[in-house]
Amino acid sequence: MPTCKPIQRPGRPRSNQSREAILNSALELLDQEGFAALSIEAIAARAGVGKATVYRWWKHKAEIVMEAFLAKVQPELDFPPGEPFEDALRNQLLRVTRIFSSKMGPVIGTVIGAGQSEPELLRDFYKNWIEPRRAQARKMLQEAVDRGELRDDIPPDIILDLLYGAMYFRLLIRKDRIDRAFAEAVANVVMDGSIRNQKASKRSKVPSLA
Amino acid sequence: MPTCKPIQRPGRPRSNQSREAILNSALELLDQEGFAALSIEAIAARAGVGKATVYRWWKHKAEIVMEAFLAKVQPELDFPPGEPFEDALRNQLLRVTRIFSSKMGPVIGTVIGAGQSEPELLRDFYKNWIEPRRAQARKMLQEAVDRGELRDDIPPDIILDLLYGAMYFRLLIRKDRIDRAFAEAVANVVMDGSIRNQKASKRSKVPSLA
Amino acid sequence: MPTCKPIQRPGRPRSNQSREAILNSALELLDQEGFAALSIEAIAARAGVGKATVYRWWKHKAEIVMEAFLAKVQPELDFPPGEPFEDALRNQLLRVTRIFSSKMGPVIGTVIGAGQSEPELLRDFYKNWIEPRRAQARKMLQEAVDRGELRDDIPPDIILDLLYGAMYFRLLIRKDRIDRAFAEAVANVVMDGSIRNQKASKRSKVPSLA
Amino acid sequence: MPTCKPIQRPGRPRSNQSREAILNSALELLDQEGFAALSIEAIAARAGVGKATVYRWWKHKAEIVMEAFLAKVQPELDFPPGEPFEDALRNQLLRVTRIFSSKMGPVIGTVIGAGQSEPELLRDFYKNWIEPRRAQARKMLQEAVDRGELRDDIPPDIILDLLYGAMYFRLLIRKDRIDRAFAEAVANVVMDGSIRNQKASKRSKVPSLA
DNA sequence: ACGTAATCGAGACGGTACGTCGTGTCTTACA
DNA sequence: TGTAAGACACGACGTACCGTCTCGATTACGT
Repeated sequence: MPTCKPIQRPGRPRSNQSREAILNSALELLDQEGFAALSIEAIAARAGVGKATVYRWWKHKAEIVMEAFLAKVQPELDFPPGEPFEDALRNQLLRVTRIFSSKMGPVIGTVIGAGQSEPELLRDFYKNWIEPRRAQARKMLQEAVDRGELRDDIPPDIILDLLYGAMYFRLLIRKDRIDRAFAEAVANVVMDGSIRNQKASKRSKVPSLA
Repeated sequence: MPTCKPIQRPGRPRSNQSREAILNSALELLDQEGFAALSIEAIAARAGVGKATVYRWWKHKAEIVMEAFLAKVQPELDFPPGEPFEDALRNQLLRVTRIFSSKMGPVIGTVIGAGQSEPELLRDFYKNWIEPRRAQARKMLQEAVDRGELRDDIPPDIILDLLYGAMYFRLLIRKDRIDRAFAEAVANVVMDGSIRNQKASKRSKVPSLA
Repeated sequence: MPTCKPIQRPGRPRSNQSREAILNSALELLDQEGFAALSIEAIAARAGVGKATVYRWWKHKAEIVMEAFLAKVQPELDFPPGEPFEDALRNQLLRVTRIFSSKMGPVIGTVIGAGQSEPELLRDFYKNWIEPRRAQARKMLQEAVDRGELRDDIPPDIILDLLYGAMYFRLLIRKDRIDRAFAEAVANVVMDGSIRNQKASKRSKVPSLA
Repeated sequence: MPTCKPIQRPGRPRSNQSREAILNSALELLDQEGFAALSIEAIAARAGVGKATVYRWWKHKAEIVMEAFLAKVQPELDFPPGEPFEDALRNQLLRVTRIFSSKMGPVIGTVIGAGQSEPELLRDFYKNWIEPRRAQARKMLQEAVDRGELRDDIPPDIILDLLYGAMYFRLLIRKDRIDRAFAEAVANVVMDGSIRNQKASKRSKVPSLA
């Protein structure tokens, strides 16, 4: 019978209150000042915590931001099971639309922006935020190809790059509206370009765009 | 009849030699050390220039990088005239492919990344780098719609968001290969999803993808 | 018959208007900001003059200040002739009292203060401001010694160091009131300590001090 | 019963080693280069210390110089007790003579010079360096007045302004020798001008001056 | 009247030091 | 042992002046 997980090591245990204070002040400072003006000094001060405590548990400020960000958005992550793949993708795109146009949108921009000069941050972001759902979607698309519903000369990854690429392009570069109409138009074009039997496309459902 | 633009303002004129030295050292340091480790102090030192000279003409290090970048790639900017729109877009996509996979790729990432916390910079980047060609492409697409060659329920801007979005998604977020095969697959899906008479698509030209 | 002094050299002659503008702005900035915050840049700007014009005619900012200061106070310089030496000294001391307690007092402090780290400035100040009257006073004292009115074991310079030293001590270090009462008390002590026949002292004229 | 002064404040205590290194390099650079060419940057570099550490504890370079100066000369500060007031003053004047003509003389000039544009610095200098001994001397003089040994129409402060004024005048303005002969001549004149019964003066002890 | 020549304003230039801020490390006392 | 406080060496920041330089414009003089 093994001793249970939290083996009490000698000395004072880690203060969970400090951990949460740090994550919260990181997020607050992030959307108040942006990533550039985000300093470990300021995080520690606002959290009422010694700098050493921050450095003991996180290597970079990017790690803190990542942990804080994921704690906020993790719940909405998964595809609900059982939908036909096209509906699943369209619905997922709409969920992303909602997040991008919420106040988390700029935070995502900030993190990706910072990630351009800190590879480790970007990798973490990709691994923890993008890849999990992408893996599910990739699997669904592959199954559709296998069932003969999708063209077999287009790798699923390219479909996904198109769908999400358009969204991120608007979020990061064009800084333009990301709404239901946009998501549906994107889905229409990609689906029509990908589906084997073009008549199967649900394009007709969205007759007009604003 | 002399052009009157270069009306000589009073005082010593700007040294073009310094300007070029600064842009060059910025680019050199950028791909040696990365954007994070790029300091204005170092740029000035390497260029053999006073810091004040840098600050006199540029607000941020990102502005320097952008100007250096544009000076390098500006020439390849335009669509050659006279091609059918589909060829023109495909070729343009290939030209972008070449730039993104060159050592200018990370530079673009850097500028967009910095632009996430400096709206003015991003706006300049968009205006000077993206919009000019996008305007040409938009016009071509609109003409194709008018001629009845493209679906009229998809605004040209969405086509372009799809095409370029996929490219930038790979450049900025997935950090994945951006090559001819990728560009062609992207073009195939989008064209097939956009062209009115599907038989017109040139998809058959690229029968297989790695 | 020699050509007179201002041999007109070829080229544009020096602008006297600029010269005066520079001296004036130097003095103004001096008592507004003090010597430390006095920059050639600011002098030139306030005078509406190019920096090069300043550098062409003066080596240091101290030179400018000196020229400007002397132009202001030069007139009050001399001992009036014909007074008995004791009256002459006492009156001169009162004249200095008046200058020290005017708004020129702090300017003098400023110049001497700056002179502590710029020997050339102090030397100019001494030569142009202090020494001329001191020479007259020294001569008067020596004549009094020769006439047997003053002790012959005290060099005149020491008398003068005592008289003026006390004044400058208050001006520079104690920052205390410098008024008629102070000047007279100083004169009394020094005269009584210096005069051969002590009964000759005019001490009794000033029976009480505030 | 422990003294309670050094109540240990939280955080790392101030490094006395850094403090001393800074004071030493300040003094060294001061007499190598002079006050004008003395930069905080250089002090920090020579002391092997971060600039921030200097700025944390001192406002101006003059403050550093003053603290260094006081640390050097503090020990010689006090009047030895039990001497007759005239001897005490004469001996004290000789001690000052020695300091003024040492390499500390210019340092004093430096601090007073800087103090002309920074009142706070001058006040500190006065309070810490001049006033303590002056208070002792003032008391002695007042007692001599009360005993009827000194004239009662001359406030002690004026005696002291004369004695020290002459010394500082030579130090700051005339930049002339400050030696035993000068000090004794000064003392003679002032004593003879101040003592009630003139025969009590020790003037005769110094019959001739160079 | 017309070149020659020095001075003028303006202001950019390569530099140096400024005083501030944030980094990541350290040294305390306390919990 | 973990924590808050905070001092430390370091290095870049962005600013202010330094003294020098190049401009075009101005103003005299000697042709």
